[in-house]
This record gives sequence, C-alpha cells and structure tokens, in this order.
Amino acid sequence: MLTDRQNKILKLIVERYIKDPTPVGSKAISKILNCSSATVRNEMGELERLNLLEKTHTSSGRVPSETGYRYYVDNLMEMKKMNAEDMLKLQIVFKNQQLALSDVITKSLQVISDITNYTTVVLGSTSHENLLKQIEVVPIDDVSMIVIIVTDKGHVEHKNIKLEDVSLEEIKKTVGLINNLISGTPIDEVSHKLEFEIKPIIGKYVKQHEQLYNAFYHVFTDFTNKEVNVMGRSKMLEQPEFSTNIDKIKNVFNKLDSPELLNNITEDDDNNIKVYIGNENNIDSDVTVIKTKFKKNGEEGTIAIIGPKRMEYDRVVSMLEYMKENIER
Amino acid sequence: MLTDRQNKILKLIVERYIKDPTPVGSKAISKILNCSSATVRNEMGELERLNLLEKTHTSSGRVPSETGYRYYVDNLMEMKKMNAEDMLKLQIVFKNQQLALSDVITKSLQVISDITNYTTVVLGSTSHENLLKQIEVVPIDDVSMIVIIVTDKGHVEHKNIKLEDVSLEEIKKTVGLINNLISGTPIDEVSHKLEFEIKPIIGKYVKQHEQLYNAFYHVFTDFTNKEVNVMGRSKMLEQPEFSTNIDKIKNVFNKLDSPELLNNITEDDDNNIKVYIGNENNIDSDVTVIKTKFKKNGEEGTIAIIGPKRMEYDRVVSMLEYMKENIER
DNA sequence: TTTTAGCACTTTTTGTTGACAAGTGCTAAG
DNA sequence: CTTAGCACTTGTCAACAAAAAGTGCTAAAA
Repeated sequence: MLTDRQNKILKLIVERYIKDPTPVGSKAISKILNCSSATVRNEMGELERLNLLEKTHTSSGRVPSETGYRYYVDNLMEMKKMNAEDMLKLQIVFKNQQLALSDVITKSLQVISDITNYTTVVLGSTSHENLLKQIEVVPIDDVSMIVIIVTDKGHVEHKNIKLEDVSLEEIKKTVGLINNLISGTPIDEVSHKLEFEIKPIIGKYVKQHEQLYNAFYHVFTDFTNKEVNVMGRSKMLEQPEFSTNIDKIKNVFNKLDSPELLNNITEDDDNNIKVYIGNENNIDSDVTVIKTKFKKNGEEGTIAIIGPKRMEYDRVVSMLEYMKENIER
Repeated sequence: MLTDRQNKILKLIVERYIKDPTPVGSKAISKILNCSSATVRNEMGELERLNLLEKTHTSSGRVPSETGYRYYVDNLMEMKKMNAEDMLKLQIVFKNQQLALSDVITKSLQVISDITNYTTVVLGSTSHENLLKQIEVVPIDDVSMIVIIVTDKGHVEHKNIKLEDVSLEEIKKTVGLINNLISGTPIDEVSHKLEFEIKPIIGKYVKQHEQLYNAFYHVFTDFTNKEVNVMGRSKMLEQPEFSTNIDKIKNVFNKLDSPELLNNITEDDDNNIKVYIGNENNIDSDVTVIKTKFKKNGEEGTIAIIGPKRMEYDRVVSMLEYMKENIER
C-alpha cells in the first residue's frame, strides 16, 4: 500500500505527464508539495522500485509506467463532471430526432474524435434478439430478384438472388409460407427452421424446390451485418508519441484497417466502461483503448476511443458514460 | 520537341527514380547509353531548362519534375501487358460469381492495394438512371415503420419513419397509390411527382395527409446512397517520400477521411482512365491519382489509386484497364 | 559541330568534439 | 525523517571537419 504522499506524487506525475509529454523531475513536484526535491527524489525512487514510474535514461525525470497508469486509473483518478462545452457539442447530436440510432452513434463519435484528438471506433452488429418480422421479394428481371428481410426491431437487410426456371408464382408461394410459418423466429434460427419446416412443404408443392430452398437458405445464413466504422484516424498523428515514430503509426493503422480489430476489442464481455492500457489491449503497446458495449433496439455494439497511454482518462470516461446513457435511453 | 536521346534519357531517369527514389546522376545514365557522363550532363541541363527535370540541390543528381512525369506519361510510357501474377490475383475475385458488383469492386481494389502498396478508393453512387420499381412498408410498432424503396436496377434503400395518428389502412392506401402511379419514374424525380400527383389525391382521401406526405417526401429526397470506401490507408506510410514527413501524411489522411474527397476526385466527367500528377489533383501536391469512372447496372462510381508521384504508372494503368473491362462486362 | 576528359566547386552526409542543461543518487548534516 | 550539497550521467545542440556524390565549365579531341 502506498503512503498518502506517494499517492499524491504519483497522481501529480501522471496528470502532469498527460498534459505535457516530457519526463517529470523532482523539482517541479517539490514546488507543489512544499518539500525539498530530495524528499521527492526518495519517494520517486520508491515508486520506481514498485514499477509505477520509469526513467527514460539514467538521469532523466520520471514517466508513468504501464502499471503506473493502471494504478492511477484504478485508485487515483477523480471522476470529473463532463466539461460543459464538450457536453453541448454532444447534445446537438443527441437532440437531433431525425437521426437513426447508428447515425447518432457515428456522429457523436465523430464529435468526440474532433474535440479530443483521439481516434474513435464503433463496431455494430445486429443482435440475436432480432426476430424475423417479414420478408419481401421484388423481381427485377427474368432471373434476378431482391429478397428483403425485416426484423421486429426494424433492422433491414437485402440480398440479390438469381433463380432460373422458377416461376414468380412459386416464389410468392414460398415467401408466403415463410411469412406465415416462421415469422417471429430469432434471426439466427431461421435457416434451421427453413430446413425442417419449409423445405418439406415446398418439396411437395414447388417444382424447383431445391434451387429455391438454397437461395433462401443462403440469404439467412449470410445475415450478419457487422459494421466497422473508424473515425479520426489522422488524429493519431497529432499525438507526439506517434508523430515521431512511423513504425508505431504503421502498426496502429494496420490494425485499424483490418477487421481483426473487431475481435480484438470485443474479446471480453463486460458491459461497463473499461480501460485497456498498453499491453492490455491488442492494438499496440503504446495506446490505450477505452471501450464500452451498448445495446438498444436489437442493435448491439462496441464503441471505443483509442489514444496514447497518456490519454485524458477522466475526460474520455465521462464522455463515454454520457454517451452510453444517452444511447440506451 | 525533344531529340531521341533526350527522350531516352528522360525515360531512363523517370523509370530509375520510380524504382529507387534517389536523384539520378549523369554517370549512371552514361553507362547505359554508352556515352560519357559529360554528354549526359549537357542533355540533363537542357532537360532541366525545359522544366522536365529538377535538382534537389545545386550539386545533386536529377529528379523528374511534375511536368517531367506528365511528359513521361503522355509520350514515353510504354503500355505493358499486365503482370501474370497480378492478373491471377485479380481473377480470383472476378471469377467469384457469388459476389455482388460493389463487393467485387471493393475486394479487387483491396487486392490492388495489397500488391502495389498504394491506397485505393472507390466512390460509388446510385445513378440517375434508376427508376422507382416498388416501395414497401413494414410496420414495426404503433408509431414506427420501415419504408423500403427498390429501383428497377435492383438498388434497395430503406428508412425508418415515425407517424402518429395515421392508420395502417391509410398508409397502405398511399403506398398502393405510389406503386400504381409513379412506379417507373426516375428516382430523382419522384419527390416532384409525389407533390403534384400523389399529394392532391391523398389530400382528399386520407385524414392525416400532410404528415403522411411529408414522411414519404423525405424518404425520397434523402435517397442518396453515396458510398466512400478507402482501402490500404497505411500503404501511404510505406512510401519513402511520406514516411519521413508527418505533415504530408496528415494532409493526405485528412483528405482521405473527409467526404470532400468525393467532390475533388470526381471533378471532371471523363470516362477514361486519367492520371492526375501532383498539383493536377486536389489531394496533395506530392501524390498522383489515377482514376476511372465505371457504370454498370445503374450503379456508377469512380475508382482511384493514390500513390506517390513516382508511382508505377504503367502497372497501375494496366490494372485499372483490366478492372474496368471486367466490371463493365 | 559534337563529344569528352579534367578540374574546381557545392552540397549533403557523417562523425567528432565540447559545452550546457536537466536531473539523478548518495552522503552527511539538520 | 528531511534536506542541502555535490559528483555523476545522459541528452541536446552547435560547430567543425572530412568524405562522397555530382555538377558546370573549359579546352581539347573526334
């Protein structure tokens, strides 16, 4: 357990370093604490032994270590109320009744990226709670048609299919069957029901039943709708720890460009706001990811804010809290 | 007009510089041309006076100028057949019958970005040639419903609308009217027809006609579907002219992040493959954009490849040609 | 008239050196 | 337990020197 003074010193160093990314020396801290720099040096040495601080070279000031940031976030950080100016900017988005949920999220993350200079990510997907509401078929020409699927939560997806030698009549019949028999089924169980409830029936009534069944089967197994949206990539370049290190940037950008990102961030299933510092995340050892999950109207997803390890934790967390509240309400 | 030898020297310098981005000296060229370096120096001096070559400093080798690249592309570049290996990789995408057009384009541009190390962009939009085929309405709950619009070219769009105090009956009536009366209308004329052909009728028959009309009116005026897709952003960092200059990267990435890009690239209406070198494009004076438009099945769009000015012009052009051919077939 | 050998000159790159600033750890005294 | 003082370390910056690459120009050769 750290002493009061050690906590105070660690907190000061972290917060100072977040404001200005240069190592913090004992003198600066001693002024604030009204004690000599030698005293502070002793404490700093102790904090370094505890792996909470680091030096960039033998005679440099101290910099928070990864565990230092962790300790700060877990024990020292004070939750601020959200900055009034920040809140105003976000409210403009939330108050806009015209926007669909996913647009609200995207737009507000765009705002957050703009005002914080961090990169933001939204990973959305249609949850398993969606039930099949209705399907529609619109013929386009002799062979191709559009199948439209609507869920009870208002999610819509469509697919182009090609069917030769199947009459419109028979397609309509099949669509009618599906709407009557398996409407209300969870979306990821539809293909199963299709096989055991629809296939046997159309097998009798419909000529090209095999082809028809296959087409619909694929429409539902392809129902995924994973959306990845990254905003403010170039903000990463504003951060001094990256703007001098092209290799770091390359790595981060590669991660942001590849859909693996999705798996990586979503690894755990916690619904709260969580902070992943450095090696705790799968993006890069020099970034921090702050993320939370949300769920609303059958859409669920993850929103994440990515910045340097010295990101403004309190500010970002309070913003995410505010967003989460507003989304789920 | 340049002499044969001047053409030869310029071509050699451009191609050498494309392979290896270091200024080219007279000695290297003299070896290839079997003449003395002094002779080459004289010619180089002349080419510099003509603004086709530049020096990075008084005693450096020569580098192609912007007009030098332009001259190379217009007069010296030989069209190669596409590399067999490159072609194979693209064919895998094109041969996949499962994929929808937009997926084919996205995937093949992903491949091109991978193998060339350039950034690729696709700007898609639904063309004005689309005619309204059919609209459908699926009610979700008491107040909200989904309106689905399908065009004759198979383009689908949907929108969530909220209507209070309007009965399902009346909505269905209106939808029926629209499908009967203005199906077949070019998509961007629908809202006009809605006003002059539908509004007067529902004004008589439907109670909440104002609200209902407004809802549908918005659905059609919002019908835009502009899609921007950037692939391989981080490839930009592989190019030596950028990897040492953060400000350049910032500028390029900002352009890639903002939808203005769309207007900028699409500025002219040429359907051929066009090359925009340096200041000829609106991205950055240090990049070249090679782009072409395509049109297929009522979708139209632009595909563009963005790289340094010393990009492999012949390779990229042949790839784009091949793509264009395959898309439009 | 064109080509080329030769040479003086420029600029970039690389390495060295020295001075200075910032900050540490340790010791010994308060 | 705190602190003043001091020796020591490291990074940064500027100045300088030497080497490398390449040019332009002149005068001779073809």
